[in-house]
Amino acid sequence: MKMNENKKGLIMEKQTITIYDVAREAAVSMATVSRVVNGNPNVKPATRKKVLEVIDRLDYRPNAVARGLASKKTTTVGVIIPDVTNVYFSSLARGIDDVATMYKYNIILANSDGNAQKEIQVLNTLLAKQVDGIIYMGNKISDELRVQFERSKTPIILAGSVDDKEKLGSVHIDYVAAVEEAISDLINHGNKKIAFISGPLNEPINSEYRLKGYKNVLAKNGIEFSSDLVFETDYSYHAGEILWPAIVSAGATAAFVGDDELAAGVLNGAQDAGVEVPADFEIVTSNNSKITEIVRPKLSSITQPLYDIGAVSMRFLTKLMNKEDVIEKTVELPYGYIKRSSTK
Amino acid sequence: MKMNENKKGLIMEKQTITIYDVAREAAVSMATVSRVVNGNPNVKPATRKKVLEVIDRLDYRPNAVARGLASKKTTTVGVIIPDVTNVYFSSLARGIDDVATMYKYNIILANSDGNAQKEIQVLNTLLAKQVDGIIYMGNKISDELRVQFERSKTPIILAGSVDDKEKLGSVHIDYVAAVEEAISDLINHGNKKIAFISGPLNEPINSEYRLKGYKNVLAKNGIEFSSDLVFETDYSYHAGEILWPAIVSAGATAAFVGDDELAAGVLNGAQDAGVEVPADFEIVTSNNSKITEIVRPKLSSITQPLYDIGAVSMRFLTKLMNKEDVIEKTVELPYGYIKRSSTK
DNA sequence: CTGTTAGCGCGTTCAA
DNA sequence: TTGAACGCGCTAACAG
Repeated sequence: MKMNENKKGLIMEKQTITIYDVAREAAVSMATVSRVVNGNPNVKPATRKKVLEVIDRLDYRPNAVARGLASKKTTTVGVIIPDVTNVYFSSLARGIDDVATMYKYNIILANSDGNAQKEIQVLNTLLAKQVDGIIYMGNKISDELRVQFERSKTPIILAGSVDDKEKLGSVHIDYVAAVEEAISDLINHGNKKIAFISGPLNEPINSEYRLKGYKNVLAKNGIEFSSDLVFETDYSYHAGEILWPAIVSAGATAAFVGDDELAAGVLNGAQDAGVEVPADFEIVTSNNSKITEIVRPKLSSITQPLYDIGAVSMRFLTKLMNKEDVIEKTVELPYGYIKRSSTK
Repeated sequence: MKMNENKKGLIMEKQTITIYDVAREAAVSMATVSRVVNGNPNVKPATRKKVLEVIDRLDYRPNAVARGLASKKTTTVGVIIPDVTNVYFSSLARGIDDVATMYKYNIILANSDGNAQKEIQVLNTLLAKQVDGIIYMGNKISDELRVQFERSKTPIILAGSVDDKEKLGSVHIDYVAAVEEAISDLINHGNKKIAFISGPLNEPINSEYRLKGYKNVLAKNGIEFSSDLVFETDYSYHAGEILWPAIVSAGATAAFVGDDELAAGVLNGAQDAGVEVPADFEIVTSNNSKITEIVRPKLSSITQPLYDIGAVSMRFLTKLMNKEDVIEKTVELPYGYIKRSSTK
């Protein structure tokens, strides 16, 4: 056997074994090799065996790039994520990757910081790389991004994110109802002045969903809405920690918080100021991440099946990539509410 | 202009614009288009301009797959990670991705759960996809994986992980010295019986590095080593939480912990048992992740530049992919120690 | 059941 | 400065 040799008979550097080498060694055509590699049943068991032996002996590994060019499918999907470092998103990502692996896909993960410009940049390189599908995570879809999404023939799913325009396929929970349930708990304990603490209100998830839920329950319970009780800040722990004085002056006796780290900040900020939680002040949060159980008292929280949202998104995407018919454009997963020690 | 039309003159579904379309529209050869796309200077400014206009008008986007096949470079690197959900690793991943983006690379992220079998599986699909390089994160390199690594012509770097065999390029801190410093603090406060709490001791980072550092300081300070004070468990919060009784019976008055979640568990477990931290018991931990500041009292910790470790790893990898000479196979980044309230 | 033949879209000589 | 032609490694008809 002499393969990949140059004129001087020396083994060359890039010793890549191709389907052609296998074909020659097994004394069949490359088409046949391709068939056994792709599990095509139209191959006589004997030849299949022979080919497999050669593949094994030569340690042949099909070149996915060539395959992608020929078949126009790369078996990789692009995942746009604001920040892997954020447990909320990484949980989704984990669900995505597991299901992707299950269906023989790989994911290209790209951080966007929720920055519109980066998102577009990333989308373009993803499309250039011919990904078979895209999963988008983020809290705000810019107009330009929306245009690109709609123009693209590549299937796209939003995971744990909402499209207020309701055009794109997405997987998430019923945020409005979830918030209503969480705040109901607070109201049932007699709280009348409940702070609404969230990230930027220009993000639909905060303004169109959570805040709406907040207003809904208040209305249902005959409590007047006051914008003084609405606190817009960023998602960090520190932002919550320094918020306490403002909460006090607003006269709130409880708070709904849209993010766990933020909630941990509020909790510790209150306690550092000598407040008893939940006796003097109650708190509910939104994502049930690990820190809800690490802080003391443990935080009552809305629960979201984050891993599942990611998993279902990816499953959804496989259907689209497979051109299967999907009935509903948006799938809503069940949420829950877990009562811990930050509420009475 | 009539491109991508079928016999009936209808625009076809897959309206992919190729370099060929651009060439025809600009009345040049595809070679020339290729040149301007790749920034080859040997193009007359006038033609370059003309081509760029057409590219813009047609919204042409070079097919990275075809490019990869022709050039044998995919500008994507594979990243093997135990679990994205773990902040320690996702911080590294973030650093990797940022630098990758900076150098026009994308990353394929694959979770391994630190499972030897999955790691090998993942490595193979990564190689099949012709990634230009690989970054490995994990606590234990199985023999088979090591063989595959060494046989592969694809550059590989370990990020935030150690290779006790010292064969592979890697980026990390001096774990031994860091542990020594952290424990010195404990010893300086008069502690004689210090618990060593870590993840699996079959992981070199725990047995070969951290435990060695532990033994070193003890020896330096004339304290006898006792295996009764060594606690091997897994990395979870819960594992730490239930460990307290065992720690008590061992008579420890302080503890070094190899993982933050684990440390948070130990901390809360102790406090739930009525112990005063740090008055009655001191704790230091290892990774300075966010939770060290969220728990009360806040945890004193070794600090590692996680983001930087990821970033430097990727930078390192770009050099290897670029076949540049690298002096040192392993780069050691500076660690630190931050004193908070879990120590006196 | 198997082989032949075209491309897939682009990079890259080699001439011109 | 430009173009023609070949090949990257593989899939997908189409024959046989």
